[in-house]
Amino acid sequence: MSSILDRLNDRQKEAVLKTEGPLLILAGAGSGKTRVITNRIAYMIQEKGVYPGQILAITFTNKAASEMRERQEKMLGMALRGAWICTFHSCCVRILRMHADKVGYNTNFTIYDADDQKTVIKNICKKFDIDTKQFKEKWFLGQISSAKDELIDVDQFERNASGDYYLERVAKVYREYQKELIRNNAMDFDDLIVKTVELFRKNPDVLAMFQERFRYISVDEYQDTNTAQFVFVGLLAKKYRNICVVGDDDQSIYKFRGANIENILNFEKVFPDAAVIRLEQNYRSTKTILNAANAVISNNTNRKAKTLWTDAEEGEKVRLFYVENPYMEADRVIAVIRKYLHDGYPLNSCACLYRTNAQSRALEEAFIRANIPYKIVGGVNFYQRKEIKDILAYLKTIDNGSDDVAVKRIINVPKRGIGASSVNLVQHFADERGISFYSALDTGLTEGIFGKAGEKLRSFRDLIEELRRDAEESSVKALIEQVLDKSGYMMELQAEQTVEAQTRIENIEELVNKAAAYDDSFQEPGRSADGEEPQDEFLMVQDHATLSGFLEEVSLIADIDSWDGAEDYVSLITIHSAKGLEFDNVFLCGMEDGLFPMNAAICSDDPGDLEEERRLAYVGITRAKKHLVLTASKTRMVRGETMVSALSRFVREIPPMILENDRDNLYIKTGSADREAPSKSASKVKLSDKPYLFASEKKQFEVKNQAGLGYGVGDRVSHIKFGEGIVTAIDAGGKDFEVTVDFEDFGVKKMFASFAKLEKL
DNA sequence: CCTACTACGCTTTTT
DNA sequence: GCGTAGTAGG
Repeated sequence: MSSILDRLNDRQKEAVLKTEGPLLILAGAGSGKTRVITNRIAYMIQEKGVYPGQILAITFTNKAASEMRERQEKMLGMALRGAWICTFHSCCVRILRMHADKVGYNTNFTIYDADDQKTVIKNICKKFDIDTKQFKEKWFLGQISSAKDELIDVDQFERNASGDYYLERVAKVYREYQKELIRNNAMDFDDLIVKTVELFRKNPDVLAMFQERFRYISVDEYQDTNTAQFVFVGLLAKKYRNICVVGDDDQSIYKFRGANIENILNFEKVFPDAAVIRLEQNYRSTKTILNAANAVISNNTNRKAKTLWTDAEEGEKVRLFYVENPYMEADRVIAVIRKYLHDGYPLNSCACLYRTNAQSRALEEAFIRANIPYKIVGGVNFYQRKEIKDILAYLKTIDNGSDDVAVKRIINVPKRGIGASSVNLVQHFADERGISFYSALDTGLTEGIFGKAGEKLRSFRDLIEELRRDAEESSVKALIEQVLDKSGYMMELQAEQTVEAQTRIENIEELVNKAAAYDDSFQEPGRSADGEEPQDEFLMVQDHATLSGFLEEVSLIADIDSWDGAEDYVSLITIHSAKGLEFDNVFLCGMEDGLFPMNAAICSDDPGDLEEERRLAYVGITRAKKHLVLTASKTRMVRGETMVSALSRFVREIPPMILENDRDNLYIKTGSADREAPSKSASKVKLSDKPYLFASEKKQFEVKNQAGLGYGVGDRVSHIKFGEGIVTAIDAGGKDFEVTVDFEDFGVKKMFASFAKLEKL
């Protein structure tokens, strides 16, 4: 017991010891909340005899969940069998996989992403003759999603809408959308929560079963929960009331997608006997950084009073660079990073945070030029890539023929002569019979009503049926390989012989690796159900690799899940995605009024919008442990036009005493003149084809042996930025080869082989 | 039915 | 300034 409480402060101890009854922990940034949750659970298991199967711990990202499980198991020195440590979404999926039949779904339902949703809405608009230029699909989806966040179902929405022309129209689309999803046996992200709540409300026996099971519940990042999630947790905790929520109202940055800060206040309403514990000692940042954060956030009026303090050293001043253009801004970042590297900091101690993904371009360019390993976290999601979505659509079709969106996506991919008219023919038949697209295809073929188009449709049907037979006995990995082979997808890509096609093939290979990892994960102990206590049997959904299991895992993955702090590169990441992470050296880029805070927030009628931006600034600042550097550019290209902007008000809210304007600081000189925007003659930097990388892609910066380089001294090579040149030397460095190249246009450069990605010509 | 061109719309943030 | 979606022409 002592080991659990030893390294905690009094407040933290109090939180750990309070295992029974409702508990609200207001945990400031860097106050060790993860540590408290982990220790609290360990304490329950070791000292209170709580059985792991009675524990439900909900986190915000998959990454946070697996990290928590890892820490927990390390601390306890054993596998946490039976405990659910997961996100809201994955938790609800697990529940629905057992009981979806009670809310009108088949338990092998698929999960729709934003693209799938848009496709459905688009079809509905077509059906209702709605002009999508006037009413955008996104607008409908936004309305529907907000309604679901608040647990407003179609009927209630309709009642509320009565009299309002626009809302009535949304109601009509909402109704049709839900109908279409049920027809496709699909749920969107919001439905996962909504349908679980519906399940609990309609089936007290099912709810009672889960209440019995999860006697100890904790929720991390509580300030980011929406109403539906709050109700979901509330229902589960109603019986035993052992619920612990941990949050920080100052770090609430997801109001735009329904997060409800009121949940923090409401917690004390729903659980009037709730104990409230404040964690205000910060263990992460220097005094200076904390002062800056406190100064900024104190401008918000709507917050729970709280003052973070620290015993840490004063630290260096916050640096500010306010320069002419984004290229200079990136150069400053690079220069300071070089200094930190020189001082002995590793690459992964540095992170560039920004408000919008678009800002990553100029930074990426500078990192390539500087030959400093970096990784963009987020951006275009791997699973949103065309080729990946195509393959997944095949898998979905094989797994669940009622997913029309998936079937239609691949019915003519690769081209097999089934065009719009054939698809319409089948769809018409499907509507007539009131059956799914694929069954219509199947039935229609048997009845021979498709005429000339029948032949091609038949070969598609036969392909899917053959793959379904394959799916019966092969692993997910093998099945994907069958799909690639039998559909001709891979052959078509290989025939293309372009760089783009090669990148796609690599992405697909990565998906195959992902599938193999999934298959293997059931071979290891800890994930399998063997040895599971009897009471768990009915709760264990997955005890072996299945196609549905894989699809589910893949559909719930977020960008941040691929971030691996142990790998050595500089992280480029949005502030939103960086929440929960910490770095010695943090660069906050694009600190300009109009960009951060965004114009929309500055101009908004709701002052709450600006406050949310300020909380975002607070989150950004508090990611820093040792050094905080702010950069801003006087000009910036926005939608092809050059905008001129003032320094962000958030920067001006930091006391000048702790701010050091480094614009003219000499140590920063890079030796090269400040750059203007690149001229037209300058070769355009070709940005990486795959800025998004899997954590598993360790090969990125690893070169096993010199032969693996593919070139040698004297060879002619090409570099992404510097163009063509001759290799003059290759030296073995610590963990990589240092290659010296004499470029035609840029002269002699030395670079790390694994990062430079030189190609032999 | 497929390919190539044009226009538009997009930039908040993500489970 | 870029990527996608829709249209027109072959």
